[in-house]
Amino acid sequence: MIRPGGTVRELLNQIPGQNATVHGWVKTRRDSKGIHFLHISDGSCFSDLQVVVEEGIVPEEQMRSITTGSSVRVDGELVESPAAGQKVEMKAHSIHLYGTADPVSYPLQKKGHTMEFLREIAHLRPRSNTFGSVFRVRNALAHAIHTFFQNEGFLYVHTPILTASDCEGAGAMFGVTTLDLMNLPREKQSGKIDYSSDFFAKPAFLTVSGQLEAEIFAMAFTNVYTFGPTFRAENSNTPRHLAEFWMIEPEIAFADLKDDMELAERFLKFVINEVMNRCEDDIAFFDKRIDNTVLSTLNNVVSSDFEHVTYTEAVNILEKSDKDWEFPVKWGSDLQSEHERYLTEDVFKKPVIVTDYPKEIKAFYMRANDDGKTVRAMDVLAPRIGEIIGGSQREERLDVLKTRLAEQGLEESAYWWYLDLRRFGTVPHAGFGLGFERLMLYLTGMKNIRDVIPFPRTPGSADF
RNA sequence: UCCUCGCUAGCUCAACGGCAGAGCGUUCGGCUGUUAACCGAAAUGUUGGUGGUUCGAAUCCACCGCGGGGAGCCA
Repeated sequence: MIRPGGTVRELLNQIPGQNATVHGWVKTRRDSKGIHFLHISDGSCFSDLQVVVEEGIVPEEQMRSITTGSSVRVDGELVESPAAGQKVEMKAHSIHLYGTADPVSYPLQKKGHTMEFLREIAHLRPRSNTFGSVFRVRNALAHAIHTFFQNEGFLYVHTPILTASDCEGAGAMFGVTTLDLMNLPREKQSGKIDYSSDFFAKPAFLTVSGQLEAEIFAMAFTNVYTFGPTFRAENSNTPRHLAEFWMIEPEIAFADLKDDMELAERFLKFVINEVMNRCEDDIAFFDKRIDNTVLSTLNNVVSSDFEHVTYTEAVNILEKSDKDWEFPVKWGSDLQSEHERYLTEDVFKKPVIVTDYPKEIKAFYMRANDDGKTVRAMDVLAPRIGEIIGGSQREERLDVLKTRLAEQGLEESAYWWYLDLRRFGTVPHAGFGLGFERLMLYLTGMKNIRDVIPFPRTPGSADF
């Protein structure tokens, strides 16, 4: 394996004049009279290491088979580069060719490719500049998220991925079964599927949210967070939806919506700042080649205070605007994409937190306000991608929660343990959910969520 | 799921009822301590699939498949 010190990132920071070895894949190759230039990438950083191969070092026949995509080990000397473009380069003493990459059939040649094409070769796209940067940022962002919560004393809780409770209520779920689909057992009288012989002896699903279980842990460990895969079986075909995605869900006890909003803002600023510091080259690349508003947007988020408006205020703003809405603005209906984007992109030009939505359009567990009409919900809206965070203060009062369940036609018995939390030592608490890939879109300027996750799963598509 | 646009060389696109084209990539040659190099030449096609209209279909029509954008659902 390549041990610390041997990566391209570290070699590029070495003082010239010493021998070194580099392992990696050839990204480009250029030939001059009596000299070859190889750019070697091992994924450790945005920059490649330029290897200079003088004539006679390697047999010309072997040199010809060292093409874009081939894998090599180069032993040589790190030297100061006489040309512009890099400070340090490697003068090759010998090259070992691990594997060739036939230039006629290797699809990832040195040219511009569309994201759609690269998505079709998801097994090779990590070697491209763009996806190298995407997945380094993804790694740094995941780490920053843990760093933030660990620094703040939050407990990382692993909520279940398989769940037999269909009460999560956040959308269509994938069923999980070991029953023979060609020969399903049926109940004699009703003809319904008999789940008693299924693995869990009842219908089971992939989780759509860890929130309810996170609340259990918040009622013991005070501040907790989840960070794991989430599944939605919705037939959503948009650049913002995946069937499998990663979600971050903090849950904080002894806290209200104000604390929740403050946490969300501090969280976003911290992780953006971390990634900007750690992946400076990658972010610079996104700003230059993918979306030239990335840097200014991120700087704007880190340095500005988020705007706060209530749902009612937002509706007033929208009603007063002279925009022609495709969907009418009306108190009581949910804000449409066009409304959210107008608020965050045109009116405030920075992230906006909208709070206190009508209770009819929000989930049963959100805390009821005294006005009897609204609940303590919050959505964080960000320019370009819309809703990035959805959260709320949770209803901690047993009687009110029971009423809300009934209003929404939900069965109390299915929520017995959730209600128990309100029976035994209930406290005000709050939390939010954040789509990891949505945040990735924000950080990278990438346009399609399928291009910020290694292997996207969407309706009709689960390749690789 | 709905609306809309698209599917032609490895990739990105042109040709819009009458001989299948270009750029990039690739290959070969030239030039050059090169940097998304440059100059010259060459190879590469069942025009997404199945039917239909027509003397003749990449082009028009129908259905299917796949992809982009917008909407809904949502994170």
